[in-house]
Amino acid sequence: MEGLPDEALKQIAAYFQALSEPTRLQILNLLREKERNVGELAQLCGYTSANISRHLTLLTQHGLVARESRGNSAYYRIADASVYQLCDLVCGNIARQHDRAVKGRAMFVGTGAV
Amino acid sequence: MEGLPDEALKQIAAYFQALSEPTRLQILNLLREKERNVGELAQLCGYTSANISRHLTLLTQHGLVARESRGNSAYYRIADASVYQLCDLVCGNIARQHDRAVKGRAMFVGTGAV
DNA sequence: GTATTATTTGCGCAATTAGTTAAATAGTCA
DNA sequence: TGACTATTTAACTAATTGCGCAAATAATAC
Repeated sequence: MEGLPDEALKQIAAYFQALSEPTRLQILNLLREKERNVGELAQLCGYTSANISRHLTLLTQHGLVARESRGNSAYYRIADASVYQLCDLVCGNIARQHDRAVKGRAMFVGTGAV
Repeated sequence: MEGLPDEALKQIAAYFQALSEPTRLQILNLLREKERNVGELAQLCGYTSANISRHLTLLTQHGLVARESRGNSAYYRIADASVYQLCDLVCGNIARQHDRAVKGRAMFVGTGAV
């Protein structure tokens, strides 16, 4: 990621943006177990099928999930398992961030400053 | 990332969102080389200092960069180098995605379908 | 103190986005 | 064919966001 041109930055940003929405992460999380159709995902997420369908379209466009039409349903499955690696990394970063925050506040405990 | 609660998904999404903006990625890219102050970053990015300052605040809140006040300037540096790992992973995924797209289209080359 | 420079913040605007409902499309079955 | 179900798309709303301008804040120098 040294001297990346504008266009590359845009694409990377767009990829991150696909992952920047709790509902989409929930979908990816549910698909971790097994493939599911739109209706199932909608019910599990607690949103309308229309909404979930659009999220799935976006995830498909970024190559994160794959669509397979079977009967009159559309089944989606994970297409790029490395998403979970990304999430693991992020979880680690968030955890470290929390640790730092806690340790930072610990310095003031009992001083009346907090 | 198995049975993540809603709150965790929100935090992960927020972290990805911090990385979902080309200008912020450009900032991180520039800070890869060395620390810089707000004015420098603003000039290099081609935006106002106000705008860059806000991006830096957000990046700081997520623990991605660290701020150090020196003189009457504010110097920022990378606080969590694992961002670059994330970006490398994403770059790989995008590249694979492109490969697939190219190979997919290749099937139709010369058929008049494309 | 004032002047100067750097950064941050308040405000408004334009563009984007997640969500809804309703209509359009696609597939199955009688 | 028509009825039924599942998915996608259109249209709309409310909320968010990136940006610039201008004012406020902070730090240095005189």
